[in-house]
Amino acid sequence: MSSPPSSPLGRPADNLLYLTDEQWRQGTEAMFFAYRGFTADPDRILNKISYGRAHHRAIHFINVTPGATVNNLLSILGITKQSLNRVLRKLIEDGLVESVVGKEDRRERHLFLTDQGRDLEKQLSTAQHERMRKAFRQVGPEAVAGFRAVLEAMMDQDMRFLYNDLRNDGS
Amino acid sequence: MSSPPSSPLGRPADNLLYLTDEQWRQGTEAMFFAYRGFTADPDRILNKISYGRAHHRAIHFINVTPGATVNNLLSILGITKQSLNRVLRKLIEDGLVESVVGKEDRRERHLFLTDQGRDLEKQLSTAQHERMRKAFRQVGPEAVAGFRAVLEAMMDQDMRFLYNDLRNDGS
DNA sequence: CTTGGAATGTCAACAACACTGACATAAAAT
DNA sequence: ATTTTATGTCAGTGTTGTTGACATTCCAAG
Repeated sequence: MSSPPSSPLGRPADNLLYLTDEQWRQGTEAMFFAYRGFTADPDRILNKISYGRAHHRAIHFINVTPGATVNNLLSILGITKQSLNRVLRKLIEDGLVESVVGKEDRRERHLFLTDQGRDLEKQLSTAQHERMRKAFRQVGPEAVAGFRAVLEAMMDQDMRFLYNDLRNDGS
Repeated sequence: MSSPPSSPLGRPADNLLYLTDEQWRQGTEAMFFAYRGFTADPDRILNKISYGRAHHRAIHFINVTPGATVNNLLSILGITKQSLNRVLRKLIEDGLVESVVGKEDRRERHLFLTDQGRDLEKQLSTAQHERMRKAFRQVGPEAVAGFRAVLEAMMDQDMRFLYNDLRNDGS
């Protein structure tokens, strides 16, 4: 093992100055394999009902920011309106999402989950959270804090702002 | 839900028993936004040369396990041989990857990066690692350890085995 | 030696999900 | 009155995944 100077006296912080190629690779591959696991459970459910990850993402963010406009959602998802529209149209057709014309600005459409939509959201998030719950319990809260800190630091700045907005005012 | 008992005396480990919906959501969204950031930099390079993420992944794993067979690569990537073959054919055509008939078992093809392939790999990994390097330095080594622990715990078991194999014997 | 099966490659068709470009409509803003 | 914004839609394209079918090569077991 080519572990960097982890002498009894070496302060841990020093190690970051000596990160090896091997350690970058570990991080990279951990992200790759973990993301696969992360999406695997909801994907199985989605597959059965002929939906994809794009539907899941739309449902998720409509759920956490009810009343968001199409433009809001576009910023969050980082895709084109044509891509989103395809997904959104189907969700509305299928009665999972409701599109409400804005009161103040009637060009806007405010998006909400229907009861049926909330049902599916619950199913999907339960499946996804179960894996995370196990992982979190297994590693303990300090590790979880580190996990979140690293992920947050890896986001693009715009996304970090969005992420924090979602956290604070929830809309 | 009022915040869980985070009294001065509350041991952190307790909090895992009281994780709120809000906290699952944070983890989920952190993964989503961070993964986007994680792939953004290499994606920009790949775009210029008309390659995609699939090419990147193939190049990455051929680089870290030189001489791996097609079947080895399939297990790691978790896709069908038809999908991999399309990507692999192009990489071989373009002179980034070399396919060598097995000495012992001549049905097998052992895959290697050419010098040109290694050049591109270096470019891509440098771009990707730069973001990770900044994030790691920003949050400190304890957080990084937590990050890796959570990701590892979130993998499917098969992937965790593969991941550890890549770490130990490198093949 | 023959036969079965494994490792690989290839062809065709298809689906999900992203993209660009172009155009239409309604309504707010100037 | 004109421009801009928010949204929707049509058409075409590209990457990456999928199935299914079939060919080749070659190891290994009967």
